Amino acid sequence: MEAQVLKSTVSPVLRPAAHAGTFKNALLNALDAGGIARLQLHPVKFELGHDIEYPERLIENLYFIEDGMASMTTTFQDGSQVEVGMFGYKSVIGVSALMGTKRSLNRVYTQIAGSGYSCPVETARREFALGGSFQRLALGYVQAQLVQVIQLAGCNATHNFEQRLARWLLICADRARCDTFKMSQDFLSGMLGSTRSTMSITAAQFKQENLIEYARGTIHILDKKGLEKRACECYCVVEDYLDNYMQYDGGIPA
Amino acid sequence: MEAQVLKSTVSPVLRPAAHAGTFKNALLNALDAGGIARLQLHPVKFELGHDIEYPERLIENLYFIEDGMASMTTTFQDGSQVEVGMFGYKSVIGVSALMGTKRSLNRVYTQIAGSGYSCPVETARREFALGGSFQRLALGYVQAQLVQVIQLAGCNATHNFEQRLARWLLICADRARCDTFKMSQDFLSGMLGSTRSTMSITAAQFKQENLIEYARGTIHILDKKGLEKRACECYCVVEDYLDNYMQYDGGIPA
DNA sequence: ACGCTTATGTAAGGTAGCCCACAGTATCTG
DNA sequence: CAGATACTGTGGGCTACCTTACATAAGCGT
Repeated sequence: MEAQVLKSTVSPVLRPAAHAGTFKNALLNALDAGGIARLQLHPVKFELGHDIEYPERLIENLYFIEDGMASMTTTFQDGSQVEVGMFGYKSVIGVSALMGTKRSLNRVYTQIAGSGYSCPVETARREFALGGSFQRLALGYVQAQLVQVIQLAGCNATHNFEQRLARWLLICADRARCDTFKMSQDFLSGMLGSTRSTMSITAAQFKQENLIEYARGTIHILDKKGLEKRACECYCVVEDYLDNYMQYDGGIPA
Repeated sequence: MEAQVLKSTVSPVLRPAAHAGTFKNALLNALDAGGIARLQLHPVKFELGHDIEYPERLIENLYFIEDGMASMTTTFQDGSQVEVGMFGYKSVIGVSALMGTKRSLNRVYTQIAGSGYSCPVETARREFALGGSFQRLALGYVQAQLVQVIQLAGCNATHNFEQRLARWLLICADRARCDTFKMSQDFLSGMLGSTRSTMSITAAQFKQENLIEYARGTIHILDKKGLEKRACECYCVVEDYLDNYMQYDGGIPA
């Protein structure tokens, strides 16, 4: 079965390749077989740089990432963009459509190419309305997204560039289950709301301490433990929540 | 009918004073009479400084503010707190309990004393499960909260202290429908992730331009239009969304 | 009235990070 | 292979902001 490439306009209805319990996406994996069947999942590829959501554009599908990573950004009036969220195999993109929003407010686009599944918004709405495990999982993920952005808002107000860069690298590696990614310093500094010259200096420090290595648009993480020491606590807070929120019947540990 | 003071432990079941369509709280006001009746609303007073939610503590009630303002903060390991959200008469506090979370992750506490209604979590969960207008309103508000925090995360990464202070003052005035509030410079600078000395200088500038006046822990806004010019766009983005999200069947304008 | 606490003004010194500019080099393109 | 483009290093000047410290004054309790 061919995976649908996101950029194509044709979208024949295909059955998902995997069955309940065999998905790489954590949410799909936690869903029962009936829910999987009803969602009409559809394999997709996420190509580097592709816009999954775009401001003002209708949200037509939910996306479940299996491999790769996507960023959500806010665009300011002067055109600058700052990252406000990261999606990976523990995420579902487009849940705001389930909260009554029709058009996206932020840009979401592929940072690390990969693949996953799509699901038509209307199908997802119907499944959500059933009030079963899909609703529970979707709401749990919304809460997880909220926790992440809240922590990020505090982090951006408080922590310095070095801490935030280390945090970003670690979260990116976790989301994409991958220690190497194509990403120029220029680009990444912008995501963090900073500048290339600041980035260059900090990256050089990390490189000199063998925490990372990089060359012409490719970053490779060498020492996660070392980076954790340089990162702010926000990394642990976010990752701990994401790792655990599904294990406790949708709540955090008692 | 006596309003229940939040700090009391006794909470006799009382009927709300107002009926559907007569509430000052925007969400309650949008709810149908049946929903209002089923929610078992209970008048409460919010006393200055009172903790409405606290990290790790069970969320027992949802709160609908009618007057006053509450802040949500993140607490870092070093004990410092930064504001990550503001609640007022267009808000409901505790929706994360509807998303499957049992215990609060952040502190939410009264910044400007006021009053409102409480609703037991289990009652709210039952009403939510009905899938009617309460569910629609609650989900819409979750989305609104997400929009706000997302904007804040970007704002904190990009905009300078002066812009953010002006934004904060304007949003506070909107949330509380009130241009005067008790709040020391020291305290407010901390909320914004900055320091008192920075705050003192910026506040003096605003004062000199007759945008605000203040004395010993009381701030008074004199010129909103003037402050808007000093604030970043984040103020408008957030307020526009809050003002409009309920008018379009839960979605943003088509 | 007296001291205590709290709120604010102010100032010096230090630093992180911004802006700008230029240089070197790797990759890509025709 | 020549030129164009993209990625990174580096340096200088500048500013916002932090840290610390001290001074003043208003409110508060006794």
